[in-house]
Amino acid sequence: MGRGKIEIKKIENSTNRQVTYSKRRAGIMKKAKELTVLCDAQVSLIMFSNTSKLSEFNSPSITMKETYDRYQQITGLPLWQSHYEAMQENLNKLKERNNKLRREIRQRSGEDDLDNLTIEDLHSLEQNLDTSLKTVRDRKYHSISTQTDTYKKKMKSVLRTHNDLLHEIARVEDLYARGQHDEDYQATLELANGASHMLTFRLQPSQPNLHNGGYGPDELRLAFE
Amino acid sequence: MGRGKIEIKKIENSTNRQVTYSKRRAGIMKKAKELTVLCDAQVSLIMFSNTSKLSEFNSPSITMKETYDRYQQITGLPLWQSHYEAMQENLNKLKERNNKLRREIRQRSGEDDLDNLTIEDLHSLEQNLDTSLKTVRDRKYHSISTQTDTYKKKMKSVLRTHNDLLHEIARVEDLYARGQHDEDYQATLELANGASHMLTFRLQPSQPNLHNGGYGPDELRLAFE
DNA sequence: AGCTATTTATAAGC
DNA sequence: TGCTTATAAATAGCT
Repeated sequence: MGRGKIEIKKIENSTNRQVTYSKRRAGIMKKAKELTVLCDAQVSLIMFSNTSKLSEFNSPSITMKETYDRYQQITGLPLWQSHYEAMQENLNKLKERNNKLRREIRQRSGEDDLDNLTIEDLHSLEQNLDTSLKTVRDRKYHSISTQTDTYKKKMKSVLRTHNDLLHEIARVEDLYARGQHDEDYQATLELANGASHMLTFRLQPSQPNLHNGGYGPDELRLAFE
Repeated sequence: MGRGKIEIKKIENSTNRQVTYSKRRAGIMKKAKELTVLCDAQVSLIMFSNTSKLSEFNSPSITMKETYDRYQQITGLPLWQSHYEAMQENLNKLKERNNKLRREIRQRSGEDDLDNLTIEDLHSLEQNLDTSLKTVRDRKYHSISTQTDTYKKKMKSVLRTHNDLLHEIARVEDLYARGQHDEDYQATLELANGASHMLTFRLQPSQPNLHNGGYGPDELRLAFE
């Protein structure tokens, strides 16, 4: 149909080929539309030009995916289904693994029914739990001990500072008693008196031991049970 | 193009519509082929008739899926991608959950690093493990006790049967000693003698206690540790 | 499914 | 690309 008949084989002239593609593409699109309307059919037409340009026609009210799904349903062919199924399989494996893990935890917690375990299984589980318990207990004691040490050191430091302060105050009071009324000493004394009262009040329960410079470990133990 | 011009709207006459579909389907297929050859293009054409009959054309050396993938690549549209992504997300969630479960097991087993647990956590874990250990231990004892009982009962039954047999043999031997030579008794005697030897040999280690009808529990205890 | 009058599509040219 | 036109192709209506 045209000024001359053409042979159906690749058009070698690139420009000519491009022109023919445009014209025939429009033609086939029109045909697709007409088929859709006239015969109440569903048509999906995808074209990639020589230069990878995409053109498509889809019958109204149907998406690409629906067409492909329908295609798969009718032909039974996989298309993308293989991907999908592989993932599904993966998912199921993970779920199963997950359930096993949960079950193991329940068993280790004694929450799960233990009836289906043999005596050997129970024995092994028991020893396993026993070992774990020891590990955790050791770890706990170690942690408590570490923390207690930290508190001891802090306490020691505070007490040392306090002792130093008391000595300083005693020294200043001594100077005052000897009648030295230098202004600087006076100021220091007032400050020291204030601090002395405050510290005395705050640390009263520990005072009996304050001057012997030592303290028993019992007084500093931090208990957790 | 035809004897008369037609309006592009659904053909109401069903037969007519079917005929037109066939003719035009052939036409559009031909056009698709021509486009493929003339312009070196890739064409994918899917048609579902009014009656859901599938027809398709694909340019040579390209599959449905390739067209589909290429379509997605160019348009960037999701199509089945949404499914895919939802599954992927699900998969990742499961993996994460899985890892948490494994970690919990490791912690319960003392295999995992316990340094990042607070003393409170350790304490709670310890009590939890202690309870679990008690549960499992109880269960083990219960299981052992049940199984031991079963063996005891079986043993009792075997011993009772054995005793009965010995008595029967003794009775038959007694009859024989009194000189009663009835043929039936003779046969029974031979059988009994054979059995007697066999049983005596088999159960020899237990014989000393066989006639006192009792047995200490020590002899039947089945130990597992 | 064939036929054919007629409509449509389009090759070539601008 | 777009328009024009001569001509090839497609096909509607009929059998």
